[in-house]
Amino acid sequence: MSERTARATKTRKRTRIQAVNEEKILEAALGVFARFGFKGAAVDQIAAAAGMSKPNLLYYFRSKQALYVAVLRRTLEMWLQPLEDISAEGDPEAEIRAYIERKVAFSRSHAVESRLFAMEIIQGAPILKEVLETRLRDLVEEKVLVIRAWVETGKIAPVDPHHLIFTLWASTQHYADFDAQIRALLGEEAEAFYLTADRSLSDLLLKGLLPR
Amino acid sequence: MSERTARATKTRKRTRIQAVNEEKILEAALGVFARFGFKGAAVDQIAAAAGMSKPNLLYYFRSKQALYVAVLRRTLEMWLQPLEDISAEGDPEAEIRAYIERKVAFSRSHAVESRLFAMEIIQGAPILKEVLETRLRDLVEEKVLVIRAWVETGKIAPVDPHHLIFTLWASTQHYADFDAQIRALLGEEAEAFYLTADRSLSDLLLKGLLPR
DNA sequence: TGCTTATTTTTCCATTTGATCAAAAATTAT
DNA sequence: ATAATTTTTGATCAAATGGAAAAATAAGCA
Repeated sequence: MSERTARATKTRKRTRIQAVNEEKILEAALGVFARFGFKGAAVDQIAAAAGMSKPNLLYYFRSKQALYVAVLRRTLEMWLQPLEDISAEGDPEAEIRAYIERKVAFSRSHAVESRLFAMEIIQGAPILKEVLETRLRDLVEEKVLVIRAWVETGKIAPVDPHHLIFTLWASTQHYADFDAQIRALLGEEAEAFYLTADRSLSDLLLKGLLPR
Repeated sequence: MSERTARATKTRKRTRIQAVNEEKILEAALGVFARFGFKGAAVDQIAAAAGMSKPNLLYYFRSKQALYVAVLRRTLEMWLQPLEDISAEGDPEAEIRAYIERKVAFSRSHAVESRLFAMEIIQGAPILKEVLETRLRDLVEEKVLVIRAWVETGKIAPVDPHHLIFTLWASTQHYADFDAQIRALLGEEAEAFYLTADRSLSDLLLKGLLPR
């Protein structure tokens, strides 16, 4: 986050133009990488989407890979946020409902980021692997303890915490990653459908399918 | 499925060599497309993985796109199977447990196919869109009716059928698509974890998180 | 066996790709 | 305004890419 990505490494201050252009590039790169993956994305294409020439883009980011890493790093931060916000103190039902709401909202407002993240993982997480094994791992272990405590105090049914976390990730993320499929199936109704997603999902996961 | 993909379109019989080579190519292409997406995959790379030269591969499949379509078509068939097998007559709990079991098993035994499918959808389903809008749509509507009937007869809790189907897809598919993430988090324990996945997931979705 | 068809390899080509560089243009500082 | 610096561009390159043509080889069958 701190090291200069542009060639202007030696100089101290970040120009306003730098900030604006880097932002435009990152935004454009996000879309292109999410749609075509790392190998499939062309620097030229990203530059065009950012409204500048290819050499100019490479003036701000040394290489295609450097750009990809920068985009991913940002995305990961956003992706982690909802999980970090789960609190051990709160009421389990409320915490889980709130988590699902945050995650579904994220899938809607940052669908492209979500898809980029998914794409990176599907490809074997070549870049993110290290962060997943350290930072995410620690975070998950922390929340596993929270869930385990909920189980042991009888506040929620006896579930494997890892399975629960993965199911939460999967079901919320799905709305972003498989958007094309959902739209193909629902057509016009897709929008209305999304509005009820978090509520439906919360109810399903909390109350289960079997009648009570 | 019926039209010859190789140049030998006019002739009738399929040579033994043809069958063997097409199979090798499709298998190799599956892996490469799943890892790099359509644009990111190189024909040369696929040919090498299939143990033959690029021109020879292009002798069997006219173009990169024709190959991609052939691989996807196959994959879709496999992907659809578990859903087709859901029966309206059976006991809902048993049907859903069986479905989850089939889908998780598929995610394990055909993880690469699952990832290819996910990759295609994330990219906006350029090739599959049409099939999704027709064949898959019909199939889903059919199963929606089944689920709705279960709800109306009080056999399962009142859930939105579409949400249920998507949640089932998401949570089962996750084990294939996000395998890299699961392994990064669980390390050695991943294998053991997978063995309990279908059971854990079934219990969670059927019984819910709240204690009964 | 010879003849036909199927398969494979060699060679080639036009584009596209990621990347570099010097010079020009624009901006900022003095 | 002038000088220093930052930003942008146009030209260019080597490598990789999808694909075509042609030539050589191997099967299959009468």
